[in-house]
Amino acid sequence: MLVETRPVNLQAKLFRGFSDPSRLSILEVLRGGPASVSDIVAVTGLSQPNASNHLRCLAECGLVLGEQQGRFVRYRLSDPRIDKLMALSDELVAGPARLVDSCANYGARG
Amino acid sequence: MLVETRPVNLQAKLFRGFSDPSRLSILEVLRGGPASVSDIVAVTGLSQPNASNHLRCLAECGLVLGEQQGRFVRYRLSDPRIDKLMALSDELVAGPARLVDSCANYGARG
DNA sequence: TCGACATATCACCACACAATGATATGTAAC
DNA sequence: GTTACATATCATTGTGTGGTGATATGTCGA
Repeated sequence: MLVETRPVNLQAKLFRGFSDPSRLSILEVLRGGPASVSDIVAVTGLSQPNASNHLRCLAECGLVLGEQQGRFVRYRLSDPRIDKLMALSDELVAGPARLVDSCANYGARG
Repeated sequence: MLVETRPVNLQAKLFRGFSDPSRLSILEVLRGGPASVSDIVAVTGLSQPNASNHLRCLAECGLVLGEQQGRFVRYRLSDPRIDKLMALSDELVAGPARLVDSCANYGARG
């Protein structure tokens, strides 16, 4: 853990954007097209503040973009490669060579 | 956060494998070819128990495979798509449309 | 300006998990 | 068996961060 600007740290932050089920649910919604916070809340079942927090996180990480439209904010994926990356991970998780069967926590002390 | 077996949870776990700088460093080493724990320790500067813990995590997540060879254990990436996924994230982080500039923590208050 | 709605921020709690140092297991040479 | 080396596990600590409920900001219509 040396400095903050090592590429490996930036990449870790990028992946952290994807490493939470709530954020993944949001990203899945946005893969289907732009959506407002209330849309996302309705589909995912997340609480409004929770969704808003995760959206801020995703926006700060550069994964999503938000644009005010009237009283709504329309969020969308910032880059088509995000969809590509998620599709690739879909393959890894669900594909023929299935990974992540039992993935215990790092600190599993059992 | 409903059940454990929702695909979104599996995917979150997969990405969690990538979301730590230490694990990313290890994976970067393994992208260059198989390596033993001591190799990884030498290159990354991680402590031996720490490297071993992360390797266990990566192995349990299915991202790496370890094979005993004499007194050493030779670790390698379990699937070429892992390299592909990392290359894609390299692009996202370092490419022309650079992401993750400032990505603060989810819980940043302030 | 006021009320209604959409979104963002705040303060707090609880837990996950990364790092460390010590120690245990395992493997090979003597 | 015993020593030396390679790796794995243990126990502990500290911090990051996800969730919630309350509240603030912002936007529009009347």
